[in-house]
Amino acid sequence: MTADKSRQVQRNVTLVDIARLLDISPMTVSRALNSHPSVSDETRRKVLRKAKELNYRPNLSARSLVTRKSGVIGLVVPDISHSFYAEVTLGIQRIIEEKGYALILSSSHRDVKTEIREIDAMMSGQVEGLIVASTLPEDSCDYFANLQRMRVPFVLIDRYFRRLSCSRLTTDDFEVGRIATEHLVSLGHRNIVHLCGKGTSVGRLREEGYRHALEAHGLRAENAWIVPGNFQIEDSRQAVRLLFHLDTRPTAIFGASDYSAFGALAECRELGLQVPRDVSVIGAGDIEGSSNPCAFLTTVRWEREALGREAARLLLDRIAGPVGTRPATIIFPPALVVRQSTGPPRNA
Amino acid sequence: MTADKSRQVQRNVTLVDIARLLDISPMTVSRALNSHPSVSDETRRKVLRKAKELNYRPNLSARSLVTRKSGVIGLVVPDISHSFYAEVTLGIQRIIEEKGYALILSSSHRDVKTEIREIDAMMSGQVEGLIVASTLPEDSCDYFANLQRMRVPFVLIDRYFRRLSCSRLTTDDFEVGRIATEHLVSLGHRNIVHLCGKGTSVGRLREEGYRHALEAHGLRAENAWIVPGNFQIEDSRQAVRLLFHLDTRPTAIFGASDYSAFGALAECRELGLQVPRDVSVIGAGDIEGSSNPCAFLTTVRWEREALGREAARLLLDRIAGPVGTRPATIIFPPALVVRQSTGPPRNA
DNA sequence: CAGGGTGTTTTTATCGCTAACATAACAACA
DNA sequence: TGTTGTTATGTTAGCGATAAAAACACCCTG
Repeated sequence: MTADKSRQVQRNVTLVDIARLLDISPMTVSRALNSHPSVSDETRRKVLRKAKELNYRPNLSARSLVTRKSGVIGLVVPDISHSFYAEVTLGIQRIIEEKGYALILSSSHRDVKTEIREIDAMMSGQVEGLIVASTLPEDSCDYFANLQRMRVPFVLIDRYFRRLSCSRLTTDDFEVGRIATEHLVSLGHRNIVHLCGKGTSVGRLREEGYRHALEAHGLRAENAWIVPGNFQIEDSRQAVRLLFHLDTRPTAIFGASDYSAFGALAECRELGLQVPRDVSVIGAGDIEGSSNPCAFLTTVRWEREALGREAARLLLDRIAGPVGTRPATIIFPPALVVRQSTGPPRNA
Repeated sequence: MTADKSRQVQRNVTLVDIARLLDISPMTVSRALNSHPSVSDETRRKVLRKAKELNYRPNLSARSLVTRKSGVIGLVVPDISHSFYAEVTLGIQRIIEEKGYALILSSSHRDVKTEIREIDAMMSGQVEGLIVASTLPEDSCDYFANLQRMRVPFVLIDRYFRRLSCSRLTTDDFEVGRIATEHLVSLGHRNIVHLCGKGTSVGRLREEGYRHALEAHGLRAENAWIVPGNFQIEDSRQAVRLLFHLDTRPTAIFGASDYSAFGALAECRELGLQVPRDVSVIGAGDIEGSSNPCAFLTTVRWEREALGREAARLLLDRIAGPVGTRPATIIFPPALVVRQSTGPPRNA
């Protein structure tokens, strides 16, 4: 049948096609396209022209099969719709696109199994390195210890594991907690609630910072006033609702994240409490919702895009450099941002 | 040298390793791992056990080289740190991870060249399909027409090209403009400024909706009151600053996006104007900064995560299905969200 | 003109996996 | 008994690129 030819399946242009048309070897074409030095200018020109003419695109699967470099790095975050991670992601992209890398993104939805599944999937020869904001509980770092043993370059961001020595980029979460609490204390507050977050280093350290600030001022950190907010609006709302049924009412609330603070604000409004007249509220993170011109949440902030950029730089160094490089720790210092949700307590 | 063996480079476990150890053919191993029906239960068990024992991970580059399926889809957005795109991204991820696909993400930073470069990079056999929120000007759709000719499955989100027939998911931007303006008119406003955005279908249609709503009430759309805000806080701020030097001052402002509205709010505060007493402000998009419990921006909103989910579904259908499928258009209807930034004009 | 660079090109041999076809073993049936 | 079908496995031949080594130019030099 003469129709066979027209019926054949769509096939992409390959090196070999170019080689055949120019009557040279595929290897020469490969060299020309990769700007290898030992190709004559004339040949290179011919190849480039033909490649453009045919709209040639290299097959990256084939390339990475032999070079063992995929040109892809992986990023795993708990939730890309969280503006903190979205901004970090932007920072990462800025750097890696400069170096010609691509980014595979995955959200774990704060689920441990999903996180491990996604990382595993990425590891199947697909990524050269990983940036992870892990959801794993702080004491179960075996998984990452294993990655380390397998010589997979990775860096942790936002949170880390106490028992694991690896590269990480975070803020100083102890300081975050301390600064926020210090601010409230310095305004005159004595009864300060903390909406804490369990599981990760972030929550633990912010709580420690909170305790430290209180004790530094001779105040006791009451366990009853450290309640779980889980970094979420809804959980924090509920926690606050219960709190205001107590006899001694708090005059200030420190949310482990801005979302916790939002939950507190929402519940205060519900309870008819005015902020900051009746209750002061402070968060941490300065997410988009807090930083826009009409917001009024006092909070603690630190660099996000820069964190992403540095994470990418660090990872790329690790990928390029020798395997045994010592882990690096980069800390982004937090700073207080005073807005309208905090003020002196009523009786002060 | 007997040390040769220990010095050899780290090599991953392959199918062949498993095959050799079990003394069966690599093909059988491949079949067992891919749950192909014609493999005996016993063999399958042995293979799976050994694979687990050796911590085998398939090399996806090799697989996709032969199957011509990468299991990756690409997403290009103007800016991942914009919460609209971040939420859409989350929706996309939800669906594609269900189907075992991975997501390559890229931000064009609103730069046309970057966008084309990134799409081109993704096309190198790396992605099976694309979801794009394009930055290209509305009348230059040749690039996508070309993609279409090359049979690359793609869907457009958020914006589209008038002269290009392809699958797209957007809100009804004409309605967005109409609803917002209608709200202001119905409150009694007559002098309504529009902070417009040029270039894309989004800006054009919202402006048309604005004009339509005015004319429907016998009001004229003054060109002097349609000023460029470029969807950005800063640009909008400047535009508003100039406006309030005019003799006839506007009593309301419709920002083509929430960011425009934030710019307006910021400048109003600067000028000592109270919102909504002196000026009403309405935005569009209901981004995180507007929707948090302490925000007060009246705006127009539509589904974002759902948009992402549907975009992913549509794309996956296209990838799986026959090539010639007709383009689909999915519209997410906008709805008014009244908060505290709008009210009747002073003299009303 | 043999011998030795230098620069360019070709040859050969994978990378790890799977589609497509071939084969073997055994049961079912006329 | 020979034919056919079924099930489980093996063999062959790439996918599209590149690394490594071999081959071929050419020019220079003694």
